[in-house]
Amino acid sequence: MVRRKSFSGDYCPSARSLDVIGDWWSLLIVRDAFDGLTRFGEFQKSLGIAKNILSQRLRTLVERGILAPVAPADGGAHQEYHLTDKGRDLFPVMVALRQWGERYLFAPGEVHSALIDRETGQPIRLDIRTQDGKPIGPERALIVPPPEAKD
Amino acid sequence: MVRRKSFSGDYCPSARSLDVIGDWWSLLIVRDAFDGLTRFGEFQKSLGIAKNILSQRLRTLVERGILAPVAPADGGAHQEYHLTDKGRDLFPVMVALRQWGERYLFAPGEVHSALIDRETGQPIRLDIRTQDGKPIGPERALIVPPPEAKD
DNA sequence: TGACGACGGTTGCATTATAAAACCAATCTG
DNA sequence: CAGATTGGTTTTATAATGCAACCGTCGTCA
Repeated sequence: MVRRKSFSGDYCPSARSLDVIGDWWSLLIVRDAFDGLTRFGEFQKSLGIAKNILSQRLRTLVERGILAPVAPADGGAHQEYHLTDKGRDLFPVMVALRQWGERYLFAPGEVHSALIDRETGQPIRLDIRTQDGKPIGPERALIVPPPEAKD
Repeated sequence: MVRRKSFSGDYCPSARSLDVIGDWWSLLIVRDAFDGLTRFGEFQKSLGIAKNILSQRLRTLVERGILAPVAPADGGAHQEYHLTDKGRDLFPVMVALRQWGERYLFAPGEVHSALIDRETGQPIRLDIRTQDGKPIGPERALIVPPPEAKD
């Protein structure tokens, strides 16, 4: 592949985000972390990912501040990987992906896991609003480049 | 790579979504499509993507119903690629990625493009709520597997 | 009308990322 | 203390990516 292209210098925040978490596995690992998994073996079993790839991904996720290596509470010798605040803030991305997938990638009546509020049991949704709380659709959105640069 | 792993049979909607749009370029192309780009050459220039890869990505995005090939309004001979409804519904994913990137991937004071409501000029945000509209954080979210299956 | 360039790709080739499997040291378990 | 489990690292293969060269079809302009 002669070096994968990087967008770390791009002025579009979406592009930079994809640069950081846009590869095949990272978001799946993050999803499992949201689901409470913390250990190497747990991720490996859940995802069926090759161990070398998992090892490398965990390393870069730690480097990038999305996961943090912590010692287990029970004093064990193994390593645990926990979401940082930065990682936890990926939650809306996960929800958005999930919502889209639920809508378009499942046959009618096909079962899938669901996301609910653990206190009220209600389904969780996410929507787009202007700063003052008015919901809007994509057609009203406009990307404006920064003053002195191309997006 | 001996065949990239697929999650099309997974019961987690996020996993299926990533299976469909989780590769390096697809979401970038979709982002550009949101930005109004429609032609092969426009995508190519904007992304700096290799032409063979772009060609292949456009094809799979069309196959998957995210883009649709349409004849240009001016009667020209070239092909245009427009977002379908399915593609347009990826908007929340884009906004989520953007919001995260703005927060974590830019130095303080560094300029970036912004997303605004084209009618009021207000910045656009997205947030997570229960079905009855109460905003909540990730800590209250719970993934529940479908009745008869493992997630 | 005919040469020329732009557009929209496709084809080969070099290189890298990924997957599978084997291997290994350190723990944990019985 | 023996054996299994955990958490990885090599090694080796194959597929995905990027680059550059090539090609047919239009539009254009002399």
